[in-house]
Order: sequence, then structure tokens, then C-alpha cells
Amino acid sequence: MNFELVAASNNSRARAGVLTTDHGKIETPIFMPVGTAGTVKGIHTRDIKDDIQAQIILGNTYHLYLRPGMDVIEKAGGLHKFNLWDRPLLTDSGGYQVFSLGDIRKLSEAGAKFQSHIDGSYHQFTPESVVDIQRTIGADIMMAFDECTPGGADYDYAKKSLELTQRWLDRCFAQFNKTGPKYGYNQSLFPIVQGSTFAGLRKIAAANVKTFDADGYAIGGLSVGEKEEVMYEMTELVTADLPENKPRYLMGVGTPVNILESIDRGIDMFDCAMPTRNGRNGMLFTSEGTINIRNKKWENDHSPIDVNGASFVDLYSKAYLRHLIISNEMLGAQIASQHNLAFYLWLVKTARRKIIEGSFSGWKNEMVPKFKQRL
RNA sequence: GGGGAGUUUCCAGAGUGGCUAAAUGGGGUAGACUGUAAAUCUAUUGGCGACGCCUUCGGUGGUUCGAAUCCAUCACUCCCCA
Repeated sequence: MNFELVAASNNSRARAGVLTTDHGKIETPIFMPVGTAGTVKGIHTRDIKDDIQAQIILGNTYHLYLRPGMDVIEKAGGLHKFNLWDRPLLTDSGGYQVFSLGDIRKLSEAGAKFQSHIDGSYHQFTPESVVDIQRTIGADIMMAFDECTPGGADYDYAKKSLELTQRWLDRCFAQFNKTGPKYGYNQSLFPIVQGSTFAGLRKIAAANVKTFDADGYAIGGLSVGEKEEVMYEMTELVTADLPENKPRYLMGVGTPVNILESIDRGIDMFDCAMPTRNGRNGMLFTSEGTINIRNKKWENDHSPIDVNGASFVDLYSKAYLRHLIISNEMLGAQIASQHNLAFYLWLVKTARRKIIEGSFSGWKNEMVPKFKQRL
């Protein structure tokens, strides 16, 4: 894997780059649609590629391990073959599930013991097994197994949590170096910077992560309940310490505004469930601002979803989409998800162009108040 | 013609003397959602000069300290048998 910077903003830390993998190039900054269970919910692979123009999508270790299971994925020849996605793929390690599954998981030095949310059965993840699983899935970018420290954690908890993540990271890389890809193309392993909202811990985490000569570095444990200013502050702090010549991935972020602000602070990669999940639930991110399509005010608004037209679905009217969502028609969730993802990809693509043209900051300052609007 | 069941707040449907502006579901309205246990969850849904008052349980008239709940009567709906 190779990362090349092609442009940098002269009055901010924003950069544009190209990340090259065996499944193709990724132009950064990039947004990666979340495809937890081997599917970007509701969207055909064809539309993810041709309409949304995603360059890389996610899969999830925990979810794919439980269902369909590694036996099926391996026999399919990896997730790329299984879901017909032939561009780069990144898998999350299950670290987020360590956080989100809350009381049906137990942490220990060895790893995390989970109870399946599907049938209640017990499973153990270790840094080693999580690397093995991601080898089997065949992700171009695999993520280290970490504890996504819960928002609001106190210093002692955050410190212990970070130290556990760091010990797990050693084991992840040991396993990574001991094993090889299964399907003939290269895989990379990204470490994750934790440290909660404590500047000191974040600094320690960034320094530690740099001791591994990784192909890219992630920042995790943000957007978990802390104030946005704190998230930006932590992001800025960490990107200042990470190597310039490697991509930085801010995990789980965020809103369109979050993304622009984070690009401004030197982030290259993003993922978030928001465009799909919120889309299914009736929230649309548009070039004019955010709308709740279920609101009565759209009942007779026959104008296009978004005049920006990042996707063909934008031609459908707000009134029609409102009708579909309110009637619980499947197509409603699909259109909303597809629109939101296309908008997100348009957003990062435009940000990239502005960085290259040298006008990112001005453009960002113009866009942020627009995107903050509730229509 | 004979016998039976019923009429409750937007809808369906509980409730059969005070704890009932009235369960629950649907529908409506609004909100939430950030490495997806989420096509999910939450709030609200008679009126008002709102920690109180007023009007609601087919109509009318009673019984009672007190009625959606008991009695009488009228109206309408449905089912079964002729």
C-alpha cells in the first residue's frame, strides 16, 4: 500500500492524497460507506460504485464472524467475491462492538468475551483471532483490535483502557507479521489512537502508534458523546503528531460539518453509519441543509430531494420520498440512504478539489453554516 | 315476525359505580440517531386564561354524595331463526 500527498491547504492542515491498494486507488479525503454485514444497507453494489461513486467500503469483523461465519466467507473466496465489491475494503475489528454491546461483553487481558446478539451464544475475540478473521474476510485495510473507550470515561479508566489497547496492538502486529494474506493481494493493518478526551493520553497514544511502521493510522474513541469542540481538539492534537506521509482515518465520524472540520484538521478518511441509518429513519443531508423528510411541511413539496443532484435518486420529489418513508415502503429507505451516501461522497470529492485548487478554507466556511441548517 | 349482541376519545378496542380525560394497538405530530444489537427508539396526541378549570364514553330523563359504568326510554348498527 502506498500513500502519496498531492496537495495541501496553505492555511489549514487539510490535504489531498492518493492511497493505492491492490484493489485500486482511493482519492483522499474520502468517505467510506459502512457495510457492516457485507452490505451497505439497502444499496446495490452497482449503485455504490457507479452512482454513489464510493471508492472503498467497510465490513465488520464481529458481524461477519457471527453471520454468515468465516467458513462461508472463506469458501466464497473472501468478502470481495461474496458481495461482488471489487474495490478496496476495510474491516473494523469489533473494537466498536466492545463499546456498543455494553453488558453482553466482558473484557479481559486476553481479549473480549461476547455474547452473540443473535442467539446469546458465547464467543471470545482476541487481538490474534481478530487479525485472523480479517485475513479471512480479505480486507485491504484491517483494523487493530481496540477498546473504544466510552465517552465520559474518567482519567483512570481512560488510561487503563488505552494501555490495554496498546498491549493488544502489540499482539495484533505480531499476529499480522506472522500470517499472510489468503487471496493473493496485500493487506494492511491500521493501529488506532485512543485516549478518550485527555490530551496527555492522546499524545501518548499517538507516539505509541508511530512505533509501528503502519500504512495508515486511525483515531478512535471520538464522537461517543463528548462535545464537538472536544472532538475537534483531540483530532487536531493527534494529527499534529501522526506522520505526514501516511493516511489518517477518523473512525465513526460523522456529520457533514464534522467531516469538513476534520478534513481541515488533517484527516483523510472517514466512515459513519449516519448517512444510511439516519437516512432510513427519514433524515436527509442535502446541499441546502438537513431535513426530516417525515415532517408535514414536505407533504406537498414536489421539488427534487436535492437540486445538487449527486445521485439519480435526487430527481425524486420530497413529497414522494416522504410518502414512501411514511408508508414504510422499502424504496423510501433505499432512496434516502442512496441520496445521503451520494451527498457524502460529493462532499469529500468537492473538498478534495477545493484543497487542490487552494480554496478549501473559504469554501468550508461557506458550507458549514449551510449544512448546520435544519430545513 | 321471533331471538340475541352492540353503540367509548381520529380509527380499532379495553374499561361495567369513585384510583378514568379514560388501558393497549394503529394513525397523527415532533424529536433522537456519529468505527450499525437500529427499516429503530423516545415524547406527545379532548379544550383552555394549564400544578387548576371546562367539555367528552349514541340521545333524553332518572337513581346516587359520586355514572362511560346502574335504571327507564328513544335512535341507530350487526348476527341468527322464520
